[in-house]
Amino acid sequence: MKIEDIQSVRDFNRFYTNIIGLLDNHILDSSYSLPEARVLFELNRQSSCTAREILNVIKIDKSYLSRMLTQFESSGLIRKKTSAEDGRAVQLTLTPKGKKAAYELDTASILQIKNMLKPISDQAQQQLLLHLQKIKLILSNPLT
Amino acid sequence: MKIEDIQSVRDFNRFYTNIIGLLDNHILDSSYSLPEARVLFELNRQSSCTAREILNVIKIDKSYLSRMLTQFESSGLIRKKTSAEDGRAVQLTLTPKGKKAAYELDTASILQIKNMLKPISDQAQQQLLLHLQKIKLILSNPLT
DNA sequence: TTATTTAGTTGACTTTGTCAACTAAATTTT
DNA sequence: AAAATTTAGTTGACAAAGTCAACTAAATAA
Repeated sequence: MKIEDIQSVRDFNRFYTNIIGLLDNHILDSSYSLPEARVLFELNRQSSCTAREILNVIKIDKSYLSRMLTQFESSGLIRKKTSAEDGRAVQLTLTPKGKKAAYELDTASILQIKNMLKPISDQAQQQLLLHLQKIKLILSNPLT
Repeated sequence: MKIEDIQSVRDFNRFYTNIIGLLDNHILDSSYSLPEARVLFELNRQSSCTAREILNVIKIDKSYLSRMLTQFESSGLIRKKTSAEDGRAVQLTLTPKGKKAAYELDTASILQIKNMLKPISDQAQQQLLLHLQKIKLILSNPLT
């Protein structure tokens, strides 16, 4: 492992952080903040989940999330219901309004990626996808 | 461009954002915040630069940066000096203390990357680097 | 059954980031 | 060259994001 290799990883990280930052900022033009969007996105993946499950995926402060969920409820995006199995936990489900919001965020995000890929030739796009997949694979299963 | 392709880009972005987030959080254990660390890093790349040059690279609010630089000065990390060529601009240079701080952040960051790469076989590491480079290339020169 | 852990909430913050209005120097327009 | 515009940076006044510690109540372990 040479020092230049480390530097090129760092360089890539800077580069990619910028790209993602640009994408995120555009989505932020919507009425939801980035953390709100992330949580809505997670709520939309699971049909019903608890705050804990969201925390396991997103890694934000639980008090922060708690307040966010309270606000989501009062603005009619989710419903909260004490879990039948675990009296401490709260089951969270998107209302139709919440689903609509999640759907719109999703659409905006897809559009962003589309725009990002638009100037790239089909061939290069396929290459890109391959590289992304490989990277994820290497980083998630380091032992191969 | 199929919808699954878009989804796999999004999936990669989520994945990689998490990784970078973890790295950043570790560096944040130092006495500097993430934005402070970024600015120190930039100051360290150029031997002397203006606030504007930093803004071109980092894209944060100028008032935010201005305050940060004031604070850097009063804590002895940088020196500010009105530019000879442009009376509006301020030349920023790291003091020895500032260089030391930048150096320590750099070291911490390098260590983080090292740890991230450690569990990966040499061969896979080389693959990884290749993929990162290719991605950067495709995204920065879309027309090839 | 007492002790510990876990899910979530609440209060009281700090940090991070934004917006608009401003000064002063530089540049462009007329 | 004088007036108008742009650019670099600062400041005030906030809003958003995120953190920390103390708490309740349910679940689990000793």
